[in-house]
Amino acid sequence: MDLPPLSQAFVLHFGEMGSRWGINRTVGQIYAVLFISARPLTADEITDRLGVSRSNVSMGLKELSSWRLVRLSHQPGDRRDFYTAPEDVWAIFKTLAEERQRREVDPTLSMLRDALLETPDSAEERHAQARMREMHDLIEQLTDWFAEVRKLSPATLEKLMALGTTATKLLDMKERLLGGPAPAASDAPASAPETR
Amino acid sequence: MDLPPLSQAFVLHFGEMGSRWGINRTVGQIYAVLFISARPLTADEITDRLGVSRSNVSMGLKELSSWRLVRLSHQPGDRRDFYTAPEDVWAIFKTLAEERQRREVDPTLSMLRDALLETPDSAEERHAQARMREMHDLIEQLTDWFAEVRKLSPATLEKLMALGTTATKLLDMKERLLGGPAPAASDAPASAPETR
DNA sequence: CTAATGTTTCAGAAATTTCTGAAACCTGAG
DNA sequence: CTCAGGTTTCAGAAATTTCTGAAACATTAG
Repeated sequence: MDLPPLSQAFVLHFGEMGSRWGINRTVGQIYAVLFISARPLTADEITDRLGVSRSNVSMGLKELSSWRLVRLSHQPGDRRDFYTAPEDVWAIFKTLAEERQRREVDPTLSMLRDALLETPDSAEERHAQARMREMHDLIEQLTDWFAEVRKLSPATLEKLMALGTTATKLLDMKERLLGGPAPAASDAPASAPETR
Repeated sequence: MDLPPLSQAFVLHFGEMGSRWGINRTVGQIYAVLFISARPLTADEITDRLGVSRSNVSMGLKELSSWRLVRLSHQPGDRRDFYTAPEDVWAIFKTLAEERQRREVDPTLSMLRDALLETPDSAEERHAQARMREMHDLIEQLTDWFAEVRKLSPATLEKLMALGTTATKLLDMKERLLGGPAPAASDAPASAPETR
């Protein structure tokens, strides 16, 4: 691996993390190299920096493209492909979440729905089905919520998150304003609100 | 594998998903079996249902314990250990997120902080460091936010999520009420969504 | 203490995943 | 058409991860 020390630590860590999240080490490293690079890189440059085989890099880039995590660009008078990681870290995070949703969460929801349509043929199976329903409902709720959140701009999102626990206060506020039911039992640590 | 069809589909799917998220297949399956079981199970019962070796189950249960995803219980006059998956799916989700935070996110943050303390010795390295700062800040923000959210009860959480995009409206409301700056550029749907 | 019952550990076997080099493939310039 | 420069594919090698059976290790009832 041929990288300055600071970068090297980052790249190695990322490879490690990747493999813990079901992404292969090299793919993680390729992404890390692109992420910290000041300019688009060719596959060969990545190969040199990481010290792995050219074909491995080619596969990795293909994988990353399928995740929409790298962009392809060209330079005038150069036939080679140049790769970049998107600038905006929020966008990267969102893309990742979207792809995982599509590839893993959606199929899971679909499997659960199928299971819920079956008629259980024993007490055991009936209970199993009830549990699956709980899981289905939770996942669906998270999914819907996340779909909403995705529509917000990074800026708005940051503000919302900055609200932190204040959110609970807003919830109360809304309920009062809209004449909803009595405020829920407070479970945010009773403390000063707007200090942030 | 010796399971009724409905359960079997669930268990297999879970094993599969587990392996995509860096959790080994058997561990995923063990968890699935416990999750849908109507009562606590012994390691031997799990072994029978999954048709894997006893020692494999033992390892898997140990792994799950270290993730705080299973509870141990006993029955009067029985020396064997009985295992259960917690009831509350929200609690399960939270535990999972907490453990992943502790095992993967915290170390990443720490690595990034270290890198940010170094003095870059080239333009390249300086840029790399700037990118690392961006990533650090995003992760930290998400982390803080999540820490806040964790403090809320499932009930409150559900209400908050149910608000969905309404949250943006609340944000505007808050800004008006507190005399904050002019509302941010609206990015809630109604108009052109994402570039896809 | 000993036997009975149960759990954990661990070294090697088996399976899976990742990586490589060589060959096939593509594309545009001459 | 042919060549140069580049990319992708793929079968097998290498590495890693998972799984197993046997042995070691607990714990407690008698």
